[in-house]
Amino acid sequence: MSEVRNDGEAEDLLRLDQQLCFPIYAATNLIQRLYRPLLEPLGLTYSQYLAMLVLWEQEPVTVGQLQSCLHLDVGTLSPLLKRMEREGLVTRTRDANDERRVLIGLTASGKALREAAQQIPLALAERVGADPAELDQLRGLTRSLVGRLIQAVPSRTT
Amino acid sequence: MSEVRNDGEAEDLLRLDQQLCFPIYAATNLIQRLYRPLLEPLGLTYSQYLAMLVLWEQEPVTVGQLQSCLHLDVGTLSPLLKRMEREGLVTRTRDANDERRVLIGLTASGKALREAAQQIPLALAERVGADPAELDQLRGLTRSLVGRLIQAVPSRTT
DNA sequence: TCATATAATATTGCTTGCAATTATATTGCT
DNA sequence: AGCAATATAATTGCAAGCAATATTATATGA
Repeated sequence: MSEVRNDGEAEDLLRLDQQLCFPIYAATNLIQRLYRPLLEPLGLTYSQYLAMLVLWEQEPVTVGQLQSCLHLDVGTLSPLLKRMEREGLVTRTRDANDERRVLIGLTASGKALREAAQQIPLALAERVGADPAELDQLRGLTRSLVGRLIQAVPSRTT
Repeated sequence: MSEVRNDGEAEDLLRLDQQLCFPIYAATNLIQRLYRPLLEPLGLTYSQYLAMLVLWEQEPVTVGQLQSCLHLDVGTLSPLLKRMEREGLVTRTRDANDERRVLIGLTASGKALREAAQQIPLALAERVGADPAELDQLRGLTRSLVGRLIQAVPSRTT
């Protein structure tokens, strides 16, 4: 019973409900579906909303800073920011001190949108209707996982 | 101090690090980046891997069953399954008893791929390198969130 | 029966998301 | 100064992911 039949446990590791990753994956998709009707009136997609959260805190910001804040690839952010510029939410200007950088700033309507967004977090929390303490715990654990993942994922700055 | 200045707390709710959703979103993206090099030799994407996990447990399965297992839209699964058929991993056949249904089964190479996949879960766990107990707790909390989200997201069967 | 409603899947059009590559600007080194 | 190395962002090509719509098959009801 050495090589032939020692995979009894290993097989279980391939069960969907044993996966570490699947509930996280499903949660993200479902969360985005839940956000969509709330964000649609503001003319935002979910990832655009996340970018706005960063910009409402600090502005202007380089594309690279957004990248490291949101852990997104530049190939995702570049076209996303172009769409947001087209929608009149942000401005994209080359940094005069370093022409490699592109500074992302908010337009007047981009800033104004913050007011309309105020109600989003509570509206969502209400829809989910979970125990706040449990959600806090979940948030903490997920953040520590994200920290580990950042270490584990090879940075593409090679 | 009624209407004008009562948004001191509400503003904090728009901070990125206050979000319930952002770490989950970031974790999913990072996890998929971590899976990619492990799945690429098997010719699978991450979502295809999840579909295979289902099929390795039960087979054949209708598109609708896959939908409810993975919480994915049919507009996502339909083309995904077509690509998997093109790659020779699955078969798509109309159910003779109900011609509306499409049964997804495994080909010989689809079944065989399971052997190569055996090492994936442990390889990933090793790369993440987190406390197993913490991950178990995280998994439990995320699953209960997913349960709530399924209730909260309006089903599109209207 | 046969017309209408419902169910299951597919298609279209759009936005992510990423790897690989490209383009341009700055830094560093000699 | 001049050239290679590095940094920053954009582009290309492909696979998701979903809302809205279309298509085909079954169920339902007068």
